[in-house]
Amino acid sequence: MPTSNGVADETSTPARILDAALVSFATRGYEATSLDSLAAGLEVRKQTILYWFPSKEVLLDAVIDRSAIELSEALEGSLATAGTGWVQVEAVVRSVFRLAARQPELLGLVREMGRLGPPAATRFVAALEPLVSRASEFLEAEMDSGHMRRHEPRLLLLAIYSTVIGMLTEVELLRALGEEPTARSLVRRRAEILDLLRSALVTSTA
Amino acid sequence: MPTSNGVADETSTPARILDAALVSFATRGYEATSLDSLAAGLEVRKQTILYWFPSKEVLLDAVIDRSAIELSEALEGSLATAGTGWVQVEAVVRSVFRLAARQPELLGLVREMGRLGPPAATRFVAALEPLVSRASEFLEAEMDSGHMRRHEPRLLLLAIYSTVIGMLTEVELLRALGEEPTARSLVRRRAEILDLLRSALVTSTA
DNA sequence: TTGGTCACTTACCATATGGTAGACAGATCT
DNA sequence: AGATCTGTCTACCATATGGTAAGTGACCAA
Repeated sequence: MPTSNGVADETSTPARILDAALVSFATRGYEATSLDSLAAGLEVRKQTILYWFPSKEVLLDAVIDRSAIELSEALEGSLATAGTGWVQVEAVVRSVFRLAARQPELLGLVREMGRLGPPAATRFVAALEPLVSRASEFLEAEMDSGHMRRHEPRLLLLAIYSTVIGMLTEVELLRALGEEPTARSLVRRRAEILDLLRSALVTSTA
Repeated sequence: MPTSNGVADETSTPARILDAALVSFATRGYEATSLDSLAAGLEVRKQTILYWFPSKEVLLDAVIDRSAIELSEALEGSLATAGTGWVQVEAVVRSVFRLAARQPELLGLVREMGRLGPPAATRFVAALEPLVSRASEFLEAEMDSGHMRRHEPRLLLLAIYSTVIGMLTEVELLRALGEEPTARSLVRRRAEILDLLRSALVTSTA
């Protein structure tokens, strides 16, 4: 009943397990998440988890797959509203921030993926591959048409990705910088990053 | 005898333990690192580790402290060679990349810190606080003098940090983008990021 | 020689973890 | 009604983990 998340409103047990696992994996990390504590949070016995997901690794894979789909849908959606170069980039960044506001765990998981070795990370990246390709091609096209400064598209993508994820998930550092992770701060960070990206990417001042 | 690292050439046991712990914490993560496996790699019994560092957490703290010092020294050094705005930024970025080439684990640890909760992360950030302050003030001064576009200094710092760390540590994503993490690639990434930063920061094209 | 400290070891231990085996209640099917 | 299937639970278990207690040999001062 208490979904606590808001995304998968399903009361179904496997969905609830996935929700809880996503949150815990994203915040405490995969290894640091025990099936027992997960089960306790769900007011369910550990065996119930193992009934739906035969092993912890399978559970991780399931979380990855579901998250990759959600992420893809959200971003593909904002990529679909085709626009001129910068508008498009801005739309994507905004939708990522929207996602971060609604489901911070999702972004946290993305971050965690980079740390988890080849089995998990590979699966995740593979699932997002079409998205990456599309974004990469988009950037290249924009450069060709002169809307954006020329860069190595894939490296540029990595840079943008790193900046956005960092600005969204480096909570500790934020705190140390005197920036409490509030909703207001999120807006400021968004403004800042958009400003930076525009300066870095766009050729002529729009 | 086999220091395997190159930095702390000391053959002293505690130093070797710190070296191994740093590498393992940075690559496999703190929780995923067991004292046993650590000891095995050092051809030493686990108790030897616990003799020098009474608990795993103390070991982590020690690794953090030593790494923070190394990091500070490296960056303070490149900050010391005072120069005009952009030259200064470039020098720092270059020294981070140099550090990444010589001691990738150090950067890996930085990344890991963001994930580890308040006890560890706070300690780390606190140790680097003077560096952060200095960098922040530098940026502000540069903006005041008109050498750089105006931004929120602390957020700008976070953005730069995120980008650099990301470009240096997102190995999986790099691979997925067809960029093998070689030395050659490192140079390309450095060029790319410097290019990006210059576009984003500098007011007049140097 | 002896007593003590240092660096490290062997011997254990309590606990937590992922996972197996099988029971049990309720729903569904025949 | 009886058989079967579904979802969850209780009962265990092997292993790994961080950590304690106590020993051992080398060295060193008195």
